[in-house]
Amino acid sequence: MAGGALPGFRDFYPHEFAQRAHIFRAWREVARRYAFSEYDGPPLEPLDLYTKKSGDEIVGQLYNFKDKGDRDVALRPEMTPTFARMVGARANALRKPVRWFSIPQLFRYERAQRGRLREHFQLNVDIVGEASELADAELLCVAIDIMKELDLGPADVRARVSDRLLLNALLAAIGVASEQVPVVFSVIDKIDRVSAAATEEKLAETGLNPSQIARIVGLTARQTLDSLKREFGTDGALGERFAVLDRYLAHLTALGVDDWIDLDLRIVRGLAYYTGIVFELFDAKGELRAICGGGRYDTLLESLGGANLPALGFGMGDVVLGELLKERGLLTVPEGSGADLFIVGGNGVLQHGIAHALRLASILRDAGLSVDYSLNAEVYQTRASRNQVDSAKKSGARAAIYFDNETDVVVQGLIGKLNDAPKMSFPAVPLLANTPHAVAVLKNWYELNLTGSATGAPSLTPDA
RNA sequence: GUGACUGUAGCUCAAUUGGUUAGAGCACCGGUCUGUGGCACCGGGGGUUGCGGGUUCAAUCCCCGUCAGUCACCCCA
Repeated sequence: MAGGALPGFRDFYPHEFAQRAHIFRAWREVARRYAFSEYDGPPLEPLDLYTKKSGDEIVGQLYNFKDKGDRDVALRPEMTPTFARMVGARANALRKPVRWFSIPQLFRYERAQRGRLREHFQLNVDIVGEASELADAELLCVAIDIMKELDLGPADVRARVSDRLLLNALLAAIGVASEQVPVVFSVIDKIDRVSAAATEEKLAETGLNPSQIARIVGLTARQTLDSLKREFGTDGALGERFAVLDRYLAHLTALGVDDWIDLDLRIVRGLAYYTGIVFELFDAKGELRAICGGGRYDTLLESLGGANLPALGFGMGDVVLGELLKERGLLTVPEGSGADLFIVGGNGVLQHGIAHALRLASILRDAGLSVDYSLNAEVYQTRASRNQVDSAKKSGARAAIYFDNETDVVVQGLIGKLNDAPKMSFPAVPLLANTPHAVAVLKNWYELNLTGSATGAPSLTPDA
Protein backbone atom coordinates (compact mmCIF):
# COMPACT_ATOMS: atom_id res chain seq x y z
CA MET A 1 0.00 0.00 0.00
CA ALA A 2 1.22 3.46 -0.81
CA GLY A 3 1.83 5.84 2.04
CA GLY A 4 2.64 3.14 4.55
CA ALA A 5 5.70 2.78 6.70
CA LEU A 6 9.07 2.29 5.06
CA PRO A 7 9.76 -1.27 3.93
CA GLY A 8 10.63 -3.48 6.84
CA PHE A 9 9.33 -0.94 9.36
CA ARG A 10 6.16 -1.29 11.36
CA ASP A 11 3.34 0.96 12.48
CA PHE A 12 2.17 -0.04 15.91
CA TYR A 13 -1.56 0.66 16.12
CA PRO A 14 -2.92 0.27 19.65
CA HIS A 15 -3.70 -3.38 18.99
CA GLU A 16 -0.16 -4.13 17.84
CA PHE A 17 1.26 -1.94 20.55
CA ALA A 18 -0.63 -3.94 23.16
CA GLN A 19 0.89 -7.12 21.72
CA ARG A 20 4.32 -5.58 21.88
CA ALA A 21 3.69 -4.38 25.42
CA HIS A 22 2.67 -7.91 26.38
CA ILE A 23 6.04 -9.22 25.22
CA PHE A 24 7.96 -6.35 26.83
CA ARG A 25 6.11 -6.95 30.09
CA ALA A 26 7.20 -10.59 30.12
CA TRP A 27 10.77 -9.60 29.35
CA ARG A 28 10.94 -7.02 32.11
CA GLU A 29 9.14 -9.19 34.62
CA VAL A 30 11.47 -12.15 34.19
CA ALA A 31 14.55 -9.94 34.09
CA ARG A 32 13.40 -8.41 37.36
CA ARG A 33 12.96 -11.84 38.93
CA TYR A 34 16.53 -12.68 38.05
CA ALA A 35 17.72 -9.37 39.50
CA PHE A 36 18.89 -7.83 36.24
CA SER A 37 19.03 -4.05 35.89
CA GLU A 38 17.80 -2.25 32.80
CA TYR A 39 20.04 0.11 30.83
CA ASP A 40 20.00 1.77 27.43
CA GLY A 41 22.33 3.58 25.08
CA PRO A 42 22.02 5.80 22.02
CA PRO A 43 20.20 4.49 18.96
CA LEU A 44 22.71 6.36 16.80
CA GLU A 45 26.37 5.46 17.16
CA PRO A 46 29.67 6.23 15.40
CA LEU A 47 29.96 4.02 12.35
CA ASP A 48 33.37 2.73 13.39
CA LEU A 49 31.89 1.20 16.52
CA TYR A 50 30.61 -1.49 14.16
CA THR A 51 33.24 -1.52 11.43
CA LYS A 52 36.17 -1.79 13.85
CA LYS A 53 35.30 -5.33 14.80
CA SER A 54 33.26 -6.64 11.90
CA GLY A 55 35.02 -5.01 8.97
CA ASP A 56 33.66 -2.83 6.21
CA GLU A 57 31.37 -5.45 4.72
CA ILE A 58 28.94 -4.88 7.57
CA VAL A 59 28.26 -1.39 6.21
CA GLY A 60 26.08 -2.96 3.54
CA GLN A 61 23.67 -4.00 6.29
CA LEU A 62 23.72 -0.75 8.23
CA TYR A 63 21.63 2.34 8.14
CA ASN A 64 24.57 4.70 7.99
CA PHE A 65 25.08 8.27 6.84
CA LYS A 66 27.02 11.41 7.52
CA ASP A 67 25.50 13.73 10.10
CA LYS A 68 25.59 17.51 9.81
CA GLY A 69 28.90 17.58 11.63
CA ASP A 70 30.31 15.31 8.91
CA ARG A 71 30.55 12.38 11.31
CA ASP A 72 30.03 8.86 9.96
CA VAL A 73 27.17 7.46 12.02
CA ALA A 74 24.90 4.42 11.97
CA LEU A 75 21.66 3.34 13.56
CA ARG A 76 22.60 0.55 15.94
CA PRO A 77 22.28 -2.91 14.37
CA GLU A 78 23.07 -4.65 17.63
CA MET A 79 23.51 -3.74 21.26
CA THR A 80 26.68 -5.58 22.15
CA PRO A 81 29.22 -2.90 21.04
CA THR A 82 27.33 -0.24 22.97
CA PHE A 83 27.12 -2.55 25.95
CA ALA A 84 30.82 -3.33 25.71
CA ARG A 85 31.68 0.37 25.59
CA MET A 86 29.49 1.16 28.59
CA VAL A 87 30.88 -1.69 30.63
CA GLY A 88 34.42 -0.97 29.51
CA ALA A 89 34.22 2.68 30.54
CA ARG A 90 33.40 1.73 34.11
CA ALA A 91 34.77 -1.77 34.26
CA ASN A 92 36.61 -1.29 37.50
CA ALA A 93 33.80 0.52 39.25
CA LEU A 94 31.05 -1.97 38.43
CA ARG A 95 30.23 -4.58 41.02
CA LYS A 96 30.68 -8.00 39.50
CA PRO A 97 28.97 -9.91 38.21
CA VAL A 98 27.21 -7.28 36.15
CA ARG A 99 23.65 -8.38 35.42
CA TRP A 100 22.15 -6.00 32.90
CA PHE A 101 19.42 -6.10 30.31
CA SER A 102 18.12 -3.75 27.66
CA ILE A 103 15.33 -3.63 25.08
CA PRO A 104 16.82 -1.61 22.23
CA GLN A 105 15.24 -1.02 18.86
CA LEU A 106 17.78 -2.25 16.33
CA PHE A 107 18.10 -1.52 12.61
CA ARG A 108 19.61 -3.36 9.70
CA TYR A 109 19.36 -2.55 6.03
CA GLU A 110 18.45 -5.75 4.26
CA ARG A 111 15.56 -7.26 2.42
CA ALA A 112 12.69 -7.99 4.79
CA GLN A 113 11.18 -11.45 5.18
CA ARG A 114 8.95 -13.13 7.66
CA GLY A 115 10.53 -12.86 11.08
CA ARG A 116 13.18 -10.56 9.72
CA LEU A 117 12.51 -6.87 9.32
CA ARG A 118 14.65 -3.78 9.01
CA GLU A 119 13.77 -2.77 12.53
CA HIS A 120 13.03 -4.81 15.60
CA PHE A 121 13.18 -4.77 19.33
CA GLN A 122 15.57 -7.16 20.95
CA LEU A 123 15.89 -8.08 24.56
CA ASN A 124 19.59 -8.23 25.43
CA VAL A 125 20.54 -9.97 28.64
CA ASP A 126 24.19 -10.05 29.64
CA ILE A 127 26.32 -11.14 32.54
CA VAL A 128 29.87 -9.82 32.91
CA GLY A 129 32.61 -10.85 35.26
CA GLU A 130 31.81 -14.47 36.00
CA ALA A 131 33.54 -17.35 34.24
CA SER A 132 31.68 -20.16 36.00
CA GLU A 133 29.26 -22.32 34.07
CA LEU A 134 26.67 -21.50 36.72
CA ALA A 135 26.41 -18.09 35.01
CA ASP A 136 25.76 -19.91 31.73
CA ALA A 137 23.01 -21.92 33.37
CA GLU A 138 21.49 -18.80 34.90
CA LEU A 139 21.48 -17.04 31.54
CA LEU A 140 19.73 -19.83 29.68
CA CYS A 141 17.25 -20.13 32.51
CA VAL A 142 16.27 -16.48 32.01
CA ALA A 143 15.49 -17.15 28.36
CA ILE A 144 13.45 -20.23 29.21
CA ASP A 145 11.58 -18.51 32.00
CA ILE A 146 10.50 -15.86 29.52
CA MET A 147 8.94 -18.62 27.43
CA LYS A 148 7.10 -19.84 30.53
CA GLU A 149 5.98 -16.31 31.35
CA LEU A 150 4.42 -16.14 27.88
CA ASP A 151 2.61 -19.46 28.46
CA LEU A 152 4.89 -21.45 26.20
CA GLY A 153 6.05 -24.87 27.34
CA PRO A 154 8.77 -27.37 26.47
CA ALA A 155 6.46 -28.82 23.84
CA ASP A 156 6.39 -25.43 22.10
CA VAL A 157 9.98 -24.31 22.43
CA ARG A 158 13.25 -26.19 22.59
CA ALA A 159 16.55 -24.89 23.86
CA ARG A 160 19.40 -26.29 21.81
CA VAL A 161 22.69 -26.15 23.63
CA SER A 162 26.21 -26.64 22.42
CA ASP A 163 29.71 -25.77 23.49
CA ARG A 164 32.40 -24.45 21.23
CA LEU A 165 35.17 -25.60 23.54
CA LEU A 166 33.78 -29.11 23.61
CA LEU A 167 33.41 -29.07 19.86
CA ASN A 168 36.99 -27.83 19.53
CA ALA A 169 38.22 -30.64 21.77
CA LEU A 170 36.21 -33.22 19.86
CA LEU A 171 37.53 -31.96 16.54
CA ALA A 172 41.05 -32.08 17.91
CA ALA A 173 40.46 -35.68 18.94
CA ILE A 174 39.32 -36.42 15.40
CA GLY A 175 42.53 -34.87 14.12
CA VAL A 176 41.18 -31.62 12.69
CA ALA A 177 43.95 -29.03 12.54
CA SER A 178 43.33 -25.68 14.15
CA GLU A 179 43.41 -23.88 10.79
CA GLN A 180 40.68 -26.21 9.56
CA VAL A 181 38.40 -25.50 12.50
CA PRO A 182 36.75 -22.30 11.18
CA VAL A 183 35.76 -24.09 7.97
CA VAL A 184 34.38 -27.04 9.92
CA PHE A 185 32.38 -24.68 12.15
CA SER A 186 30.93 -22.99 9.12
CA VAL A 187 29.98 -26.34 7.58
CA ILE A 188 28.38 -27.56 10.82
CA ASP A 189 26.44 -24.30 11.09
CA LYS A 190 24.91 -24.93 7.66
CA ILE A 191 24.59 -28.69 7.84
CA ASP A 192 20.79 -28.64 7.90
CA ARG A 193 20.49 -26.29 4.97
CA VAL A 194 23.00 -27.98 2.70
CA SER A 195 22.95 -31.43 1.12
CA ALA A 196 25.03 -34.21 2.67
CA ALA A 197 27.11 -34.44 -0.49
CA ALA A 198 27.91 -30.73 -0.43
CA THR A 199 28.83 -30.95 3.24
CA GLU A 200 31.23 -33.82 2.60
CA GLU A 201 32.71 -32.07 -0.39
CA LYS A 202 33.35 -28.91 1.58
CA LEU A 203 35.02 -30.88 4.36
CA ALA A 204 37.09 -32.89 1.90
CA GLU A 205 38.30 -29.65 0.31
CA THR A 206 39.90 -28.62 3.58
CA GLY A 207 41.93 -31.81 3.51
CA LEU A 208 39.95 -34.04 5.85
CA ASN A 209 39.80 -37.75 5.08
CA PRO A 210 36.56 -39.74 4.71
CA SER A 211 36.81 -41.27 8.16
CA GLN A 212 37.25 -37.85 9.77
CA ILE A 213 34.36 -36.49 7.74
CA ALA A 214 32.13 -39.32 8.87
CA ARG A 215 32.99 -38.68 12.51
CA ILE A 216 32.36 -34.95 12.15
CA VAL A 217 28.99 -35.56 10.55
CA GLY A 218 28.33 -38.09 13.30
CA LEU A 219 28.90 -35.40 15.92
CA THR A 220 25.98 -33.41 14.63
CA ALA A 221 23.62 -36.29 15.30
CA ARG A 222 24.69 -36.96 18.91
CA GLN A 223 22.07 -36.32 21.52
CA THR A 224 23.83 -36.98 24.82
CA LEU A 225 27.09 -36.34 26.55
CA ASP A 226 27.24 -40.00 27.51
CA SER A 227 27.41 -41.21 23.94
CA LEU A 228 30.18 -38.72 23.25
CA LYS A 229 32.08 -39.86 26.33
CA ARG A 230 31.83 -43.46 25.17
CA GLU A 231 33.16 -42.61 21.72
CA PHE A 232 35.90 -40.17 22.72
CA GLY A 233 36.78 -41.08 26.28
CA THR A 234 37.19 -38.63 29.12
CA ASP A 235 40.91 -37.95 29.21
CA GLY A 236 42.64 -34.61 29.31
CA ALA A 237 41.07 -31.42 28.04
CA LEU A 238 38.10 -33.28 26.67
CA GLY A 239 37.35 -34.77 30.04
CA GLU A 240 37.58 -31.38 31.71
CA ARG A 241 35.12 -29.97 29.26
CA PHE A 242 32.73 -32.87 29.79
CA ALA A 243 32.92 -32.11 33.51
CA VAL A 244 32.02 -28.46 32.91
CA LEU A 245 29.02 -29.45 30.84
CA ASP A 246 27.96 -32.04 33.37
CA ARG A 247 27.90 -29.34 36.03
CA TYR A 248 26.13 -26.94 33.66
CA LEU A 249 23.37 -29.45 32.95
CA ALA A 250 23.11 -30.33 36.63
CA HIS A 251 22.57 -26.65 37.43
CA LEU A 252 19.86 -26.44 34.79
CA THR A 253 18.20 -29.51 36.24
CA ALA A 254 18.28 -27.97 39.70
CA LEU A 255 16.82 -24.78 38.23
CA GLY A 256 13.98 -26.90 36.88
CA VAL A 257 14.39 -26.35 33.17
CA ASP A 258 16.09 -29.57 32.09
CA ASP A 259 13.07 -30.77 30.12
CA TRP A 260 13.47 -27.84 27.72
CA ILE A 261 17.01 -28.67 26.71
CA ASP A 262 18.54 -30.64 23.86
CA LEU A 263 22.25 -31.03 23.41
CA ASP A 264 22.88 -30.16 19.79
CA LEU A 265 26.39 -29.65 18.50
CA ARG A 266 25.05 -28.12 15.30
CA ILE A 267 24.50 -24.90 17.22
CA VAL A 268 27.73 -23.00 16.69
CA ARG A 269 26.21 -19.55 16.16
CA GLY A 270 27.29 -17.61 13.11
CA LEU A 271 29.29 -15.16 15.11
CA ALA A 272 32.96 -15.80 15.48
CA TYR A 273 33.14 -14.22 18.88
CA TYR A 274 31.53 -16.95 20.96
CA THR A 275 34.01 -18.81 23.12
CA GLY A 276 32.13 -21.40 25.14
CA ILE A 277 28.64 -22.63 25.77
CA VAL A 278 26.17 -21.37 23.16
CA PHE A 279 22.45 -21.87 22.81
CA GLU A 280 19.47 -21.04 20.66
CA LEU A 281 15.75 -21.27 21.32
CA PHE A 282 13.55 -22.59 18.53
CA ASP A 283 9.89 -23.32 18.16
CA ALA A 284 9.50 -27.07 18.58
CA LYS A 285 8.05 -27.51 15.11
CA GLY A 286 11.08 -25.87 13.56
CA GLU A 287 8.96 -23.66 11.32
CA LEU A 288 10.32 -20.32 12.41
CA ARG A 289 13.70 -18.74 12.69
CA ALA A 290 15.50 -18.84 16.01
CA ILE A 291 13.64 -17.09 18.82
CA CYS A 292 16.74 -16.35 20.74
CA GLY A 293 20.45 -16.97 20.58
CA GLY A 294 23.41 -16.37 22.80
CA GLY A 295 26.31 -17.74 24.68
CA ARG A 296 29.64 -16.99 26.22
CA TYR A 297 31.98 -14.43 24.65
CA ASP A 298 34.86 -14.18 27.08
CA THR A 299 37.21 -12.29 24.77
CA LEU A 300 34.82 -9.87 23.12
CA LEU A 301 34.81 -7.10 25.70
CA GLU A 302 38.55 -6.77 25.54
CA SER A 303 38.63 -6.81 21.76
CA LEU A 304 36.04 -4.05 21.62
CA GLY A 305 38.41 -1.89 23.60
CA GLY A 306 36.92 -2.64 26.95
CA ALA A 307 37.98 -4.58 29.94
CA ASN A 308 39.33 -8.09 30.03
CA LEU A 309 36.31 -9.69 31.67
CA PRO A 310 34.50 -12.92 30.99
CA ALA A 311 31.01 -12.30 29.66
CA LEU A 312 27.96 -13.99 28.24
CA GLY A 313 24.61 -12.92 26.96
CA PHE A 314 21.73 -13.50 24.61
CA GLY A 315 19.49 -11.55 22.30
CA MET A 316 15.79 -12.26 21.84
CA GLY A 317 13.88 -10.40 19.14
CA ASP A 318 10.24 -9.44 19.29
CA VAL A 319 9.44 -10.50 15.72
CA VAL A 320 9.87 -14.26 15.69
CA LEU A 321 8.61 -14.49 19.26
CA GLY A 322 5.51 -12.53 18.26
CA GLU A 323 4.94 -14.82 15.27
CA LEU A 324 5.12 -17.87 17.49
CA LEU A 325 2.77 -16.42 20.10
CA LYS A 326 0.26 -15.45 17.42
CA GLU A 327 0.43 -18.90 15.92
CA ARG A 328 -0.32 -20.46 19.30
CA GLY A 329 -3.14 -18.03 20.10
CA LEU A 330 -1.17 -16.60 23.00
CA LEU A 331 -1.08 -13.02 21.83
CA THR A 332 -4.72 -11.99 22.11
CA VAL A 333 -5.05 -8.65 23.80
CA PRO A 334 -8.16 -6.73 24.78
CA GLU A 335 -9.45 -4.24 22.23
CA GLY A 336 -10.24 -0.65 22.98
CA SER A 337 -9.35 1.73 25.73
CA GLY A 338 -10.02 -0.60 28.61
CA ALA A 339 -11.31 2.23 30.77
CA ASP A 340 -12.35 1.21 34.25
CA LEU A 341 -15.60 3.15 34.09
CA PHE A 342 -17.63 4.65 31.26
CA ILE A 343 -20.13 7.30 32.32
CA VAL A 344 -23.46 6.76 30.61
CA GLY A 345 -26.11 9.44 30.25
CA GLY A 346 -29.05 9.83 27.95
CA ASN A 347 -32.69 8.94 28.19
CA GLY A 348 -33.24 5.75 30.10
CA VAL A 349 -31.25 6.96 33.05
CA LEU A 350 -31.71 10.02 35.22
CA GLN A 351 -31.30 13.18 33.16
CA HIS A 352 -28.43 15.09 34.65
CA GLY A 353 -26.44 17.79 32.97
CA ILE A 354 -23.01 16.93 31.59
CA ALA A 355 -21.52 18.90 34.48
CA HIS A 356 -22.51 16.11 36.86
CA ALA A 357 -20.75 13.58 34.69
CA LEU A 358 -17.63 15.72 34.49
CA ARG A 359 -17.64 16.25 38.23
CA LEU A 360 -17.95 12.51 38.78
CA ALA A 361 -15.22 11.79 36.23
CA SER A 362 -12.88 14.24 37.91
CA ILE A 363 -13.44 12.70 41.34
CA LEU A 364 -13.02 9.14 40.13
CA ARG A 365 -9.91 10.01 38.15
CA ASP A 366 -8.40 11.66 41.21
CA ALA A 367 -9.05 8.37 42.96
CA GLY A 368 -6.94 6.63 40.33
CA LEU A 369 -9.62 5.07 38.16
CA SER A 370 -9.63 5.50 34.39
CA VAL A 371 -12.85 7.10 33.23
CA ASP A 372 -14.31 7.56 29.76
CA TYR A 373 -17.52 9.13 28.46
CA SER A 374 -18.94 10.65 25.31
CA LEU A 375 -16.95 13.73 24.33
CA ASN A 376 -20.05 15.29 22.88
CA ALA A 377 -22.25 16.80 25.58
CA GLU A 378 -25.35 16.68 23.38
CA VAL A 379 -24.76 13.01 22.67
CA TYR A 380 -24.21 12.35 26.37
CA GLN A 381 -27.52 13.91 27.25
CA THR A 382 -29.73 12.73 24.40
CA ARG A 383 -28.44 9.48 23.01
CA ALA A 384 -30.31 6.44 24.27
CA SER A 385 -28.60 5.10 27.35
CA ARG A 386 -28.63 1.58 25.98
CA ASN A 387 -26.71 2.77 22.94
CA GLN A 388 -24.24 4.46 25.21
CA VAL A 389 -23.86 1.22 27.14
CA ASP A 390 -23.18 -0.49 23.81
CA SER A 391 -20.52 2.09 23.03
CA ALA A 392 -19.03 1.66 26.47
CA LYS A 393 -18.89 -2.08 26.03
CA LYS A 394 -17.33 -1.80 22.60
CA SER A 395 -14.74 0.64 23.86
CA GLY A 396 -13.46 -2.04 26.17
CA ALA A 397 -14.59 -0.36 29.37
CA ARG A 398 -14.97 -2.76 32.27
CA ALA A 399 -18.03 -1.07 33.69
CA ALA A 400 -20.64 1.55 32.99
CA ILE A 401 -21.59 4.09 35.63
CA TYR A 402 -24.78 6.14 35.50
CA PHE A 403 -27.09 8.24 37.64
CA ASP A 404 -29.92 5.85 38.31
CA ASN A 405 -32.12 8.21 40.31
CA GLU A 406 -31.78 11.27 42.54
CA THR A 407 -29.89 9.40 45.23
CA ASP A 408 -27.85 6.71 43.54
CA VAL A 409 -25.25 6.06 40.94
CA VAL A 410 -25.01 2.55 39.61
CA VAL A 411 -21.89 0.73 38.51
CA GLN A 412 -22.73 -1.97 35.99
CA GLY A 413 -20.04 -4.44 34.96
CA LEU A 414 -19.74 -4.84 31.20
CA ILE A 415 -17.62 -7.95 30.93
CA GLY A 416 -19.53 -10.98 29.73
CA LYS A 417 -23.29 -11.16 29.93
CA LEU A 418 -24.72 -8.06 31.48
CA ASN A 419 -27.12 -9.95 33.74
CA ASP A 420 -24.25 -12.03 35.09
CA ALA A 421 -21.94 -9.08 35.59
CA PRO A 422 -21.57 -7.44 38.99
CA LYS A 423 -23.75 -4.42 39.60
CA MET A 424 -23.97 -2.11 42.60
CA SER A 425 -25.61 1.15 43.67
CA PHE A 426 -23.70 3.87 45.49
CA PRO A 427 -25.07 7.03 47.12
CA ALA A 428 -24.66 9.90 44.70
CA VAL A 429 -24.52 12.84 47.08
CA PRO A 430 -21.36 11.93 49.03
CA LEU A 431 -19.66 10.81 45.82
CA LEU A 432 -20.30 14.13 44.12
CA ALA A 433 -19.11 15.85 47.29
CA ASN A 434 -15.86 13.88 46.91
CA THR A 435 -16.26 12.35 50.35
CA PRO A 436 -13.15 10.15 50.73
CA HIS A 437 -15.02 7.28 52.31
CA ALA A 438 -17.72 7.18 49.61
CA VAL A 439 -15.15 7.25 46.83
CA ALA A 440 -13.09 4.57 48.53
CA VAL A 441 -16.11 2.31 48.89
CA LEU A 442 -16.85 2.55 45.19
CA LYS A 443 -13.25 2.00 44.21
CA ASN A 444 -12.86 -0.96 46.54
CA TRP A 445 -16.01 -2.54 45.22
CA TYR A 446 -14.81 -2.00 41.66
CA GLU A 447 -11.44 -3.54 42.33
CA LEU A 448 -12.87 -6.50 44.18
CA ASN A 449 -15.59 -7.29 41.67
CA LEU A 450 -14.41 -6.06 38.29
CA THR A 451 -10.68 -6.57 38.13
CA GLY A 452 -8.71 -9.75 38.23
CA SER A 453 -9.31 -13.06 36.58
CA ALA A 454 -12.17 -14.14 38.86
CA THR A 455 -14.56 -11.74 37.15
CA GLY A 456 -13.64 -12.78 33.65
CA ALA A 457 -11.84 -9.53 33.07
CA PRO A 458 -9.91 -9.22 29.83
CA SER A 459 -6.98 -11.53 29.96
CA LEU A 460 -4.23 -12.51 27.63
CA THR A 461 -5.45 -16.04 27.22
CA PRO A 462 -8.02 -16.88 24.57
CA ASP A 463 -11.66 -16.97 25.58
CA ALA A 464 -12.87 -20.47 26.26
C1' G B 1 22.09 -7.73 -4.00
C1' U B 2 19.73 -12.49 -7.04
C1' G B 3 15.37 -15.42 -8.38
C1' A B 4 10.07 -17.04 -8.05
C1' C B 5 5.11 -15.93 -6.71
C1' U B 6 1.32 -12.35 -5.09
C1' G B 7 -1.05 -7.12 -4.93
C1' U B 8 -9.32 -5.50 -5.13
C1' A B 9 -12.55 -1.31 1.24
C1' G B 10 -9.29 -1.04 7.80
C1' C B 11 -9.53 -7.00 7.72
C1' U B 12 -11.00 -11.77 5.10
C1' C B 13 -12.55 -12.47 0.26
C1' A B 14 -16.07 -12.06 -4.52
C1' A B 15 -16.73 -10.07 -9.52
C1' U B 16 -19.05 -15.19 -16.13
C1' U B 17 -13.15 -16.92 -21.57
C1' G B 18 -11.83 -8.81 -21.19
C1' G B 19 -18.17 -6.39 -20.96
C1' U B 20 -23.05 -1.52 -17.65
C1' U B 21 -22.51 2.13 -11.66
C1' A B 22 -16.38 -3.36 -8.65
C1' G B 23 -19.91 -6.67 -4.34
C1' A B 24 -20.37 -9.43 0.54
C1' G B 25 -19.15 -10.59 5.68
C1' C B 26 -16.58 -8.48 9.74
C1' A B 27 -15.09 -3.63 11.49
C1' C B 28 -16.57 1.66 11.64
C1' C B 29 -20.66 5.67 11.92
C1' G B 30 -25.96 6.82 12.69
C1' G B 31 -30.89 5.14 14.06
C1' U B 32 -35.10 1.85 16.18
C1' C B 33 -36.28 -1.32 20.53
C1' U B 34 -37.70 2.88 28.04
C1' G B 35 -34.17 -1.32 30.18
C1' U B 36 -30.02 -7.70 30.41
C1' G B 37 -27.86 -8.11 24.51
C1' G B 38 -21.16 -11.49 23.94
C1' C B 39 -28.61 -9.21 20.74
C1' A B 40 -31.90 -8.11 16.66
C1' C B 41 -33.56 -4.92 12.84
C1' C B 42 -33.00 -0.38 9.57
C1' G B 43 -29.72 2.99 7.32
C1' G B 44 -24.77 5.25 6.15
C1' G B 45 -19.66 6.40 5.03
C1' G B 46 -15.82 4.28 2.92
C1' G B 47 -12.17 1.80 -3.50
C1' U B 48 -8.04 6.32 -8.78
C1' U B 49 -8.77 -2.50 -8.17
C1' G B 50 -0.68 -0.63 -5.26
C1' C B 51 1.30 3.03 -8.93
C1' G B 52 2.65 4.33 -14.21
C1' G B 53 2.48 3.09 -19.18
C1' G B 54 0.73 -0.22 -23.28
C1' U B 55 -2.85 -3.46 -26.20
C1' U B 56 -8.35 -3.04 -26.99
C1' C B 57 -14.59 -0.28 -28.86
C1' A B 58 -13.95 -1.81 -23.66
C1' A B 59 -8.85 -3.77 -18.61
C1' U B 60 -9.59 -5.76 -11.61
C1' C B 61 -8.58 -9.48 -15.65
C1' C B 62 -3.76 -9.43 -21.05
C1' C B 63 1.57 -7.13 -21.75
C1' C B 64 5.79 -4.00 -19.88
C1' G B 65 7.84 -1.11 -16.04
C1' U B 66 7.83 0.33 -11.01
C1' C B 67 6.70 -0.03 -5.83
C1' A B 68 5.27 -3.26 -1.94
C1' G B 69 4.48 -8.11 0.32
C1' U B 70 5.60 -13.42 0.66
C1' C B 71 9.12 -17.33 -0.16
C1' A B 72 14.02 -19.23 -1.43
C1' C B 73 19.18 -17.57 -1.87
C1' C B 74 22.94 -13.96 0.34
C1' C B 75 23.51 -12.53 5.30
C1' C B 76 22.60 -13.28 10.09
C1' A B 77 24.54 -8.78 14.98
